[in-house]
Amino acid sequence: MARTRNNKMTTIKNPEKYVLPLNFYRRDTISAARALLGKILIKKVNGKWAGGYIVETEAYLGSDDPACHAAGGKITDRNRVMFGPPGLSYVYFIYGMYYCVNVVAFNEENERAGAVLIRALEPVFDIVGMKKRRKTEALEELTNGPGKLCQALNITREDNARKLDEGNLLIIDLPGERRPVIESACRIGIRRGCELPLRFFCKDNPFISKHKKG
DNA sequence: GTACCGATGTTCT
DNA sequence: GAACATCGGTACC
Repeated sequence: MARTRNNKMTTIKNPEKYVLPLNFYRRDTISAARALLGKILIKKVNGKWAGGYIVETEAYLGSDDPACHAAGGKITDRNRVMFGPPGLSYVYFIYGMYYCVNVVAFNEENERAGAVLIRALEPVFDIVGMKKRRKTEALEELTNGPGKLCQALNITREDNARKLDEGNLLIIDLPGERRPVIESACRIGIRRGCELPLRFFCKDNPFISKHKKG
């Protein structure tokens, strides 16, 4: 079975009840990147919860990772949240028109500054709204890329540095979900730090991002 | 299917 | 200036 989804819910009433505690993210970044697969990212947009299952992530390891925005350990206005406590969102603007959303992970002594990039979702909640915001009717094109899923969920710079266990942007874990089979490969779209397999995704899931090489 | 290419604004050198 | 954790389009095989 390729898909992560294991129930027939299309709306969700009290997601706060199922949020992952911020302690969940207090682990090394690779472990967090793997553990987030099969969890659900949602945002409340126009009164409705939109989102779906996380099916692809990438680990950015912090100060020692040349591809990480925290490389070198220098704190800037953009990367500041990565040096704070785990469980907060890190949203940045890229290529002049897109946003990408990360989750800040393990952060020993505020030095390592790791984060997990959410690269793709399996769309489940508020499909109608996501189609409208993405300007397409194709289900498989709604959230199969980091820029696309932010557009579908209306994630912008206003969602930066938010705690993911409260508010309008949440990561939840519904009871009774099966554990996905995880595969790994090299990260996408970066020039430095391509050696290690730090991209993780659900095996055979049809909503993985498109890319040239893996 | 693969291969470029332009859009567009912020960040960094 | 150049690079950028992207995407949608066009051209061609």
